[in-house]
Amino acid sequence: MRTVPDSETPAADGKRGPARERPTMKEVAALAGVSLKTVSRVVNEVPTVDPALVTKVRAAMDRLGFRPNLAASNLRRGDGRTHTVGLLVEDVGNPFSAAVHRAVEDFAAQREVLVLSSSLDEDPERERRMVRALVDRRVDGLIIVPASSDHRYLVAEQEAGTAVVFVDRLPTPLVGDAVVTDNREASAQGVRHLISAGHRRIAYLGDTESLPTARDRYAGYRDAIREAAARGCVADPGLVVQGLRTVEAADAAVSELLSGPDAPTALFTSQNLVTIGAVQALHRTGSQHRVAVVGFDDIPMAQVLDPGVTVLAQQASEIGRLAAQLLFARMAGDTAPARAHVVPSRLIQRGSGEIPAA
Amino acid sequence: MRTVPDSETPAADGKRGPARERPTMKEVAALAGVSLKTVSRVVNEVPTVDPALVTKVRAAMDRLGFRPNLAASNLRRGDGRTHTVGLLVEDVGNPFSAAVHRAVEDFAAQREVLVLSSSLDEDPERERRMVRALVDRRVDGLIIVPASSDHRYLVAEQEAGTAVVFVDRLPTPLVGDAVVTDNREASAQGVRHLISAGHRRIAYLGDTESLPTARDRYAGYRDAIREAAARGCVADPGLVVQGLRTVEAADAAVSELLSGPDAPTALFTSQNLVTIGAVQALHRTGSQHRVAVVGFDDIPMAQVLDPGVTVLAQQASEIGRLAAQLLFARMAGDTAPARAHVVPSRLIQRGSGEIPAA
DNA sequence: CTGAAAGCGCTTACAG
DNA sequence: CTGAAAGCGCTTACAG
Repeated sequence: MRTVPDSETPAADGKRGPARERPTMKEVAALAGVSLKTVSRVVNEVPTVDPALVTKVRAAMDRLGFRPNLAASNLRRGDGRTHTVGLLVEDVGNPFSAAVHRAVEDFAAQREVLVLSSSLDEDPERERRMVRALVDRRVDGLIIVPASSDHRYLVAEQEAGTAVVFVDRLPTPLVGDAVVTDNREASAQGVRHLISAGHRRIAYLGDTESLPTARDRYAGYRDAIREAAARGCVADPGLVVQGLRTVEAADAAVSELLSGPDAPTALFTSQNLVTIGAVQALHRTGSQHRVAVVGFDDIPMAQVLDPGVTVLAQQASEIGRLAAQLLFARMAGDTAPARAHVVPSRLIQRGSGEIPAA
Repeated sequence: MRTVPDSETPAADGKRGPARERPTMKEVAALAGVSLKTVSRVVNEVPTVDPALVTKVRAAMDRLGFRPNLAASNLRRGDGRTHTVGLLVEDVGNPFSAAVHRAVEDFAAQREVLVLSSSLDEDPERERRMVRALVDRRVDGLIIVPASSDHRYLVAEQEAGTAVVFVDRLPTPLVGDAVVTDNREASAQGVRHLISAGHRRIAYLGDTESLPTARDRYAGYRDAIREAAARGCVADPGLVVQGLRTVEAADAAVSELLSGPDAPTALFTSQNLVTIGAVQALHRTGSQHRVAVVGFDDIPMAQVLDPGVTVLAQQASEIGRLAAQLLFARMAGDTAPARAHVVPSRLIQRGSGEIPAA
């Protein structure tokens, strides 16, 4: 009995240090006593392999803990699909992005495709860098919530075979399919809802005007106010506050509006942080049962608050699902002209939007 | 002048149909009039290349829209890093998972590493399938919120060089580093907080007992109650309701508890859906200013509600950041024994937990 | 039904 | 400073 290791079995033991490398098909083949090609057939479940060999190969794979290297197989394989798609959102941590992400993942997972995601934080430069990082990994397709305002750089990627679908905002120019919310129409609907409850002095509390979605929502507000001019609706610039990006800013803006001389009797808020800030201000000043609110974007706990908060809820899951569906259709060869798809928001009445004008 | 295309420049034009393939280094080399190897040097920014050649190669790359194939370079490259890590969470759409995800992404992005994520929905079988899918893509490391209860199958992956870190729950056995919340200690702290406000009949409303985290939180509740037995704290089984998984179930359980004979004066709720349901029941029955609540997990709008909801907030971002830090240390060669790291939760007093006993 | 050769897009190791 | 050869782990195309 020898106590010193010898070198009769060169590849059998951890010669290269503690972490032994991943076994290759070649090693599996050697252990099973077949050719590399037969192992490849077993891995790819080619049905014409002798069952006895299949058993031997399977045993060798299990013994070595073999896992095929997908990247290596794709290199020579005809279609070259990585079975991975990229998803660029504003922030994987925020509820809208997270809901879109989950819907995309569900659609992809059913097709054995994984999702490589990244947050852009509204940074156009980061959008370009991440697209490049994803292309270098050869994702089969790309879903992007745009942060930049010029998407011509993506045309080359599409021509090279990477499908691209945009979400939440239209690309400029329209270089690919897009799935967006009905920002303008839904906002108008929300404001009309307040008008029909008798309100005539309706404030608009909105996000930065530089965001296209914010502009569309403001346009919808003005549409509804203008329509009701004959019924006495006031287009008072003093009722419009934009550039609100935080709960605190919205809270302060509402407090100031309500303490002023010609205070509004109703508020239309353009996104969820603004809605939360507005609701907070109303509760703090005890005016939550007197001043009506309709918000764009659903907010958590909206039905637990008293009154419940009436909102236009974007259908984030449906947006994500549709985007994924369009992407996979493109990946499968669909070459129809690019178009924008609008997913309607839903008005959810919970109380705050149904408070009548005093 | 010829009007019919000829074949003098074989690779110059779209011969293979509408979608032209991605250019390779070979094609760039041909266009630039240098060898493949020189293009490789330029791509990898090797400093010793003649500046004139660099310029020519760069021009050829831009003209063809060349993008290196990361998978192909990794194949021969020594370290074989894909610069991609896998993240398996309960549901990318839920707030805890999303916050962990964002923290992991931030840590990874600084190191030019992307995140491939997937939701497990508490399905052990899905955990195994997704680990396999990620290993097949040769991720450099793996962060897992376990859904299964036996993690020995991961030892082979670790030996093959894939770093693994667990989050939120300990692996069984402890086959890798783990980052968990102080479930038991924080729960005890929350219940002690209610006891110090004078409460003696404190209900426990909890999730399914089969979840280890739920068990730990219940243990913390019992610890605190037992400690205060001398001060008259009651360990009444009638005050304990477990198996609550939805807002509705928690709401119903609280309604029933409050309408019973020996109703509690305070509630300890073990996770956010249960807390939301409890708060909803209290508001509906008008007892929100009378019955105290402390919840485990922060809930949205907690400071907007009246009273604000006192909670033990898990530090999801810190958990994600630490998990990523540990993972990258392992990927860099750290071979210290695996250990569990506990991230403390923070007690946030907002009003509901400070209501004194009647 | 099985296997030896060539090749995918790139890097390493080695000459010049 | 530059390039021709061999090789990464696998598949394709072709013989047997």
